[in-house]
Amino acid sequence: MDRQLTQRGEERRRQLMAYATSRFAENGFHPTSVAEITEGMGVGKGVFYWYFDSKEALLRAILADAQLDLRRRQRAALADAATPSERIERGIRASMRWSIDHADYFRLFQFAATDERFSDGLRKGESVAVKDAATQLRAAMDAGEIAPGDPVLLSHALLGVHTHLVHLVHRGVLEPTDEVIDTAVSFCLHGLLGRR
Amino acid sequence: MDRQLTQRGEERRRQLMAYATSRFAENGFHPTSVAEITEGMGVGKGVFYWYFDSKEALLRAILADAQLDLRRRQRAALADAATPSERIERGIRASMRWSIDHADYFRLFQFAATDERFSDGLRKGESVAVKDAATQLRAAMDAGEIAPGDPVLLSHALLGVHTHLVHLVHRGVLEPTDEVIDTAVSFCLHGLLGRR
DNA sequence: GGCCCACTTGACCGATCGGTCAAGTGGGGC
DNA sequence: GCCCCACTTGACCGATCGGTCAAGTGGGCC
Repeated sequence: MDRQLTQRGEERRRQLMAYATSRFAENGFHPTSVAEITEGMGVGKGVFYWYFDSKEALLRAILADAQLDLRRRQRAALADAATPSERIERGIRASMRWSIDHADYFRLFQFAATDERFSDGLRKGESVAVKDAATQLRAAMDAGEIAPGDPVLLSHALLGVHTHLVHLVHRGVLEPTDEVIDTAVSFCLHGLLGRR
Repeated sequence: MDRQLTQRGEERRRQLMAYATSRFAENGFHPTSVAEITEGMGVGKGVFYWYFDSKEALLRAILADAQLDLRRRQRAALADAATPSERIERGIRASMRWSIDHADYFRLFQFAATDERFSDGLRKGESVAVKDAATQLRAAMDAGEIAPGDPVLLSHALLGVHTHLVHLVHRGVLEPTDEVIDTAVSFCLHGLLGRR
């Protein structure tokens, strides 16, 4: 769907994505109908299909946007870090903060990971982030900052800690304080440190 | 739905749950229709509603069964462990092995966690397991085996590593070898060990 | 052999789904 | 002032959904 959009059109497209994001996050993707989205916005159903090929295409667009935003934040966080292990720590902190700040996007990621129709799209973004992290881990190993091991596997371990703790924050089990992030960072860094 | 079931009835019920488990795991819960299940089994639709109140009730029953099985395995693993940290290690290993062996159940857990209609049921089981783990962590802290910290938060960190790595095994990113489990255990134990 | 009831069948129900489309509407450029 | 085309409307489509139910069927117990 490559349409010539006016400024007003772009705005409408953004509105649709924003509203759909909140509905999908709250109700789930499958249980939320296109009619529910358009009626909730007070527009005709045709508006939806003017901007998106399908409900599936809409979610894909939302996920792509979210991934782009997350990646931006991650890259910015690494900008002025000196050592590899400092980069690792900043990466963890930035990712957790972003995920805590963007509960709706986070929930959509979680859902998308369970559905083959969408998970492939996530994989690419995830694997890029993991490769980046693995590069930092390798550098840290070479510098003797952390114990040797499979960098990719360990990157995923970091991701696992990040994902699960953020999930708890959104469930209200944990308060969204820096203490959670600090604990995660400490746990991860010591986990990487290994025996010495 | 509390029906008087004959042996044949119990068997049919088990068949339904087994077949539905594989369909839900492969296609997703919402996209899999009741008709798809009954037709796939070659039985009339009424059979389904003889044994279950609704599609939702079926998934709930499946999840409850799976949780019971997991918990059994976890408890068995802790039986002959001497120290708290040994119990922690065995708990992690048992959970990971079970999750790797039961890909379908694991996928359903992942989905259920994203849907409010089912996640509440999971919470209870999860919180019991986490409380148990936290108790072990507290004991290990008191025994000076690991660094002090919030036991519940740290239990969840362990759970996060477990979940994410198992997920990768099921995605085919990692081989289901002991190396994955060994790395997870090592990462977690050193993460708990902390500075000293 | 006959009866009971656990079990099975599949047509049927109203609701709702994702998606289409012919008929407008209205704002910006000329 | 008019025209073009981006945008909007909402009735409508066929398909499919979860769930119901009256009518059987057949195995086990007396």
